[in-house]
Amino acid sequence: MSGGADAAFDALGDPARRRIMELLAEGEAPAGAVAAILKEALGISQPAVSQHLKVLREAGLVTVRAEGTRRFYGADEAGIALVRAWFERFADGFAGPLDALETELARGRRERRLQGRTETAQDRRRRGAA
Amino acid sequence: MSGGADAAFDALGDPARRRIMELLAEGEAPAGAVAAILKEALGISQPAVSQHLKVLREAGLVTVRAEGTRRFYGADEAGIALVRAWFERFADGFAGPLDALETELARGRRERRLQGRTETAQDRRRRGAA
DNA sequence: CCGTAATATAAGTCGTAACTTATATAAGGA
DNA sequence: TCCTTATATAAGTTACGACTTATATTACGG
Repeated sequence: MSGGADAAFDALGDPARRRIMELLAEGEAPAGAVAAILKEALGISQPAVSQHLKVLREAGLVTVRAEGTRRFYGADEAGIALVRAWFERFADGFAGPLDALETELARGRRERRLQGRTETAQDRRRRGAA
Repeated sequence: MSGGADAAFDALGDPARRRIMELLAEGEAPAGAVAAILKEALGISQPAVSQHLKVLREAGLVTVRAEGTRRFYGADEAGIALVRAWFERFADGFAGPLDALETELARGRRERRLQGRTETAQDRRRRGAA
C-alpha cells in the first residue's frame, strides 16, 4: 500500500532529478526548457534530461501535458504526497496545534505495536522531560 | 540553498536504508538487531548493514549511542526534518496521510479522463493489482 | 510534401556504490 | 589473560544506472 513511495524515493535519489523537481515546483515547464536549464547548471545533454523525466514520470512525481510537439511537465502533488506520507511514521519534532491530534493518534498506534522494545528518546521525553 | 538535505536524499535512495529507517522509526535498536532483521528480510550481511548505517550516520539521519560494545541507533529527527523541509517548496504544504490518500484517489479519477499520455508505473499498478 | 523543431528511444561506455569475505577493534566474562 | 560477542573497516568484485552519440517519432510552417 505504501509501496508506491519506493519508486519515488529511488527517483529522488538522483541530484539531477531533484533539481528538475525544484524547477517544476515553480510551475509547469516544457521539456526543452528543463533540458536547457539542466545543461547550463549540470552540463548534461537533452537525452539525459529526457531519461530523467521518464524516471520521474514512472515514479508518479510529475505529470505531462502534450501541446503540439511540446511536453509540459509539472510536479505531481499526488506522488509527492505519497513520499510525504512515508515520513509520517517518524515522530514529528515540531508539530503544530493542528497536527497534534493526528500525531497523537499515530503515537498510539505506534506504541500498541511495540512491546518489550528498547526505550526511545521520545519515551523518555514524554515521561520525564516536561 | 536546500543544502543539507542532499546527502539525506541520496541515503534514502537505497531500499535497504529506507528499511532501516522504517525499523528505527519504531524505536532505538542495536546494530546487531538491525543486521539480523535485514539479513532475514533482504538477505544481506552484517558488514553491508554496518556500511548502510555509516551512510545514514553521515547523512545525519540516524543517531548512535554506545553502550558497552553495542551501538544503539535511532532515527534523527533533525535530519529527517531537513528532508521534510525540502518538500515545502511544493504546494499542499502540510497534508497528512489521510489527505494523501484522498488526493491519490482524486488523481486516479482525474487520470481516467486523460488520454494520449505515456503510461506510468502507477497506471500499470492500478490496472493490474485489482 | 518537405524541412525543421521538440522530444523520445536505442545502443553502448564507464564510474560508482552495493555487495561479498576476511580481518581489525573493543568490551565483557570465565 | 583468553575467548567470545558486537561492530566496524579493508579490499576486491560486480551489477547497475547515469551518461554519451546517433537516430526515430511526431507535429508544425512554408
